[in-house]
Amino acid sequence: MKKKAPNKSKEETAKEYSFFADVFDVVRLIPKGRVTSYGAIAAYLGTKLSARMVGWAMNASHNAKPKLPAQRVVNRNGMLTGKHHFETPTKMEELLKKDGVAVKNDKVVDFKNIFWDPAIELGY
DNA sequence: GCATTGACGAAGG
DNA sequence: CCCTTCGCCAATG
Repeated sequence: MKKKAPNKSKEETAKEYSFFADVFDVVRLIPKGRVTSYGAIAAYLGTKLSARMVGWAMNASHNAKPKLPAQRVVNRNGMLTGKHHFETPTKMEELLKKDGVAVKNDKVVDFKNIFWDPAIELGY
């Protein structure tokens, strides 16, 4: 595997690429009824200085199968900033409500109460 | 190869 | 207290 694998379509089956794989794994570990933030995941991965990269990774989540519960990942305000990236802008809220998470005005109700920090829950 | 953007976050005015 | 700016890192144009 150290060789250069002459793969023409490198991104065809690119399921692994450090950051994305890690982010996907953490997101999938988010318990139902809980939510986390990009910064929390970033911090857990050690890239807390770049919470944006987590968001970028989520963008690749469209290639992930099955689709990860990205609805459980919101910004540090608890706001559903990524709802516009879903199949439908309302899908995120619906999914969250199905998880038992109340959403009000595009924000997670009692966000800090149901906040799930991987660095803590997983035992940093 | 440089400039812009992006699902964030914290700090400064 | 609200809004603006900077920082971070990677991908895309």
